[in-house]
Amino acid sequence: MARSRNTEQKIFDAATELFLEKGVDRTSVREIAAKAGINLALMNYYFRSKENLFSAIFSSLVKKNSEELIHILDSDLKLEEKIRQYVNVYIDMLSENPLLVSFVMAILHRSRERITEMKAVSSLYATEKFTQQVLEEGKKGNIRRTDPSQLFVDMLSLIAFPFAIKMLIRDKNNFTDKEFREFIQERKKRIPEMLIDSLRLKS
Amino acid sequence: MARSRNTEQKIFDAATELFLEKGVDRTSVREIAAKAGINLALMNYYFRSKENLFSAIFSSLVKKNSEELIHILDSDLKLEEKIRQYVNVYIDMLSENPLLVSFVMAILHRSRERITEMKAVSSLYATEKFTQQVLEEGKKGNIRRTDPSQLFVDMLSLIAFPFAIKMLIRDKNNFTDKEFREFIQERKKRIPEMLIDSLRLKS
DNA sequence: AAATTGTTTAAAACTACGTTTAAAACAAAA
DNA sequence: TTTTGTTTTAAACGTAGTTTTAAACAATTT
Repeated sequence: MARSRNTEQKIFDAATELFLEKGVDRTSVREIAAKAGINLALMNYYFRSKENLFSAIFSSLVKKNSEELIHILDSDLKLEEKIRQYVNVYIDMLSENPLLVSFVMAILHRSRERITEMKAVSSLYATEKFTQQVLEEGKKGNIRRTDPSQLFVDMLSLIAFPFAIKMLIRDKNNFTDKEFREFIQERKKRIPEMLIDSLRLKS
Repeated sequence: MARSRNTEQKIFDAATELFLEKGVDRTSVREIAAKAGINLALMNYYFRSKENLFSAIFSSLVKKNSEELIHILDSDLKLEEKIRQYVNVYIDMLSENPLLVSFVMAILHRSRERITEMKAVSSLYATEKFTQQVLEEGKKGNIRRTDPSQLFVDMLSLIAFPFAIKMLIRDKNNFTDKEFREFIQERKKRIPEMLIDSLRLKS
């Protein structure tokens, strides 16, 4: 008899929501079981431990949310357009799941020393193709010579960080949720402009 | 008889180190007591609870590290020079305590809903003087008209985020600790250039 | 010197959590 | 009907955060 995908999924979904909302360490397995409407022992039947369940969820979240981004970085678009698309898609994705950034960053801190082991994390960073493209356009003189790492870190920072300090921004500007979303939407124009400006050749 | 400041400080220091290193929720009070070389009950004698101790540490850290920054924002420097100084001082500060960003962001997530209550957090954001200055320079036509909030978020993001993803950057570029520090130092030039560029009037 | 006051220790208790186990009940498939 | 996979109930284990109690200790005050 096939094991009920339904139950495993219910645990997975309940845990995902709680982990994002409260953080892994502030979520108890009893809480997950309650939210999933299942028995505590079933947690151990499907996932051997909380840490196991967390790993599965983390990998799944990162994979689900990075595939499209990697695809853009690896595409044949010219650099300017690539940056525009990347920023747009990334911001849309984070807008739909605003807790993702905090979650991932908490994990980066939690697992600081064993990051190399976490394969999923790898896909959060620039691809080889992107790096090469920036170097080549620099050599050709199409853009200013730029360290691809610096450029990519700039881009990531400008996209992701505001979500991590969402509450600070909301609070200080007295933003409603809607106003915060508009603030973020504004950045879809602003960020590519800044980045592309920084790449332009100066007279 | 005055209570021994020494013991209270030992608890405070041990807890600070552990909280930054492992995160609040992964640090036990028994661990803190052990590291401080004191009895478990003394934790309760000086700070009523772990959460209390954490609050004290958080406030102290934020206050200690934000005073100089606020002073710069509130100074009478012209905007360009103000940005340069802010970026420089901030990066130097975070370089000396690279775990600060992760720590503060973990707290921002942990205390998402009760952020308004945390007075310390307030000082992490732009001041009224800075906001006014950006608006006025825009009106005068000295710089492009700019949303001060967006500008400040850009600045914060470019400064702080790289520290939060330090391990990712190190790993992906095969940086040693020294090389990462150089990577960050490079940003002291790069970030003000970008920001000031984005403020320049276009022909 | 004795009493007072503030500090520290040792020991234990309470509740909650992550984990694991045991035994039984249940349901679909062979 | 037996087998196999799923689910429940119940309990146990060690550890954690917290709190309490009682005693010991040290400096100050009387």
